[in-house]
Amino acid sequence: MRRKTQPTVDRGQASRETILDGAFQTFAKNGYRDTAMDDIAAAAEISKGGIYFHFPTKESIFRELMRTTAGKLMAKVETAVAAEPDPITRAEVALRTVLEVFAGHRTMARLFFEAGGAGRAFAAELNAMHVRFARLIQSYLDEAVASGAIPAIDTRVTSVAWFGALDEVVAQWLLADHAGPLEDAYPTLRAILLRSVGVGEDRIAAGPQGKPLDSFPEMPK
Amino acid sequence: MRRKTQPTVDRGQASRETILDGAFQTFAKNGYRDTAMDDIAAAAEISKGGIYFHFPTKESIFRELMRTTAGKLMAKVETAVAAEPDPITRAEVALRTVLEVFAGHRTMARLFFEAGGAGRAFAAELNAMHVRFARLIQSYLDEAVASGAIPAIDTRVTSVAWFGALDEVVAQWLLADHAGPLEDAYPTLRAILLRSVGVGEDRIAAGPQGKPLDSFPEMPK
DNA sequence: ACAAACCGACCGACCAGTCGGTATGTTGCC
DNA sequence: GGCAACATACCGACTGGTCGGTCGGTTTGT
Repeated sequence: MRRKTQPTVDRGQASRETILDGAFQTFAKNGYRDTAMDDIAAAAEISKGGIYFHFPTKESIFRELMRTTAGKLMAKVETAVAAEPDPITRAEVALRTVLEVFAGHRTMARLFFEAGGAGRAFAAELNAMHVRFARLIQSYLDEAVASGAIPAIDTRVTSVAWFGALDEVVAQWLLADHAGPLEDAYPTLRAILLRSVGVGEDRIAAGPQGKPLDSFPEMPK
Repeated sequence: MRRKTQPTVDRGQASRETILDGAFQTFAKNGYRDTAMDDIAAAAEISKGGIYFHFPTKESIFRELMRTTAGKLMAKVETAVAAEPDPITRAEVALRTVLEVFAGHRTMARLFFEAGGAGRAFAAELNAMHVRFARLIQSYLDEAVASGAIPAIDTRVTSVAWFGALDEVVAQWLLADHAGPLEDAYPTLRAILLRSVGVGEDRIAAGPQGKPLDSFPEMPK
């Protein structure tokens, strides 16, 4: 019977999340530097002091946001990919998943791209995320090479280039307000990326593999 | 005999350039937000007031720097490319030129990549540069398609992807301090980019075309 | 004498983070 | 049940520092 902790079932934890939510919105909308703690406080409907009860610094909030958000995305990709045995299909699915998640969550995409505006300290942080994704891509490419599905290439540089291509396409889409659906870019992007690693034209012409992918679910909890 | 202007042969113009130089160094080293006007003043060995005699705002300095620097780069690329008749070779040369210029001018590269850290107002500016380069690439691709050298593809998306790939490779190189020469990435990058638009394996295996390119000249005046 | 160029102390806005406080539980004890 | 004692959660005025930009002035060149 003696439960010392968890009195009101984490009232604190709840508002911690509220703060994170507010910060997410505000950072995504205005970028790191142009977001004042007071803005976050307003968005989260709490006082500045309240925020500092839960987080030591502005930076810590941002970092946590980046970390968890990137984690969710990676998890989503890995889940989607897990079902596919064929390495090339895996790469395709990974690509499409990222595209779709960004397309459905402009806000999230913005958070990642505004992150550059966070100054010196975050360049490394942001970069770490890029590297993380690039490595994920690299792992699929390495599999493909190992299985003989594609010829041996420098997967290190190639994965970086793939990521860059994807990243830039998303960035352009974000900046363009007219903006048709991001998915429109998928067929082209898929084709050139696959071609770039030596996948045969017949396979490319066959169209995307993998199950049709639920058209647009929320982010996983 | 009557020369009204140019008394001391543009003393003003000279220090204007000195300021630009100092600003360039400082911005490149610390990014926009982390550069104070006093820093620029110190770097240019002039007073803050002196700067404000030549420029209305901090932003204006940065903008001018971006514009002229991008212009120089573009000009360099176009010069290098002008001599080549074959559209694919042109694309190759353009790619190599950019890589080489960045490799030889880390500072300049930093300026472009730190630009993101300049906040909302510059996102558009920076993006405009990206678009400018992407269009340059697109023009080469369009030529190649028109000449039948490569199959018809969506050159819009492709050029964006190419630029993104290039951009990311440079960015990774910038962030990595170990850093072997950037040019090491060229063969791989060249191969995957050419492959991505359907250039034949034989042509790719034949190695880079175009004259050997002066190994490393200064930026044009 | 006049203007262009330059100086640097100063102003005002902004903002991350602090701190003394209040309110709302929660627990142990009679 | 009631009541001190303590902890958690939250508040918002305030501080300390930074930094873009200003302004009254001095120097330099013609």
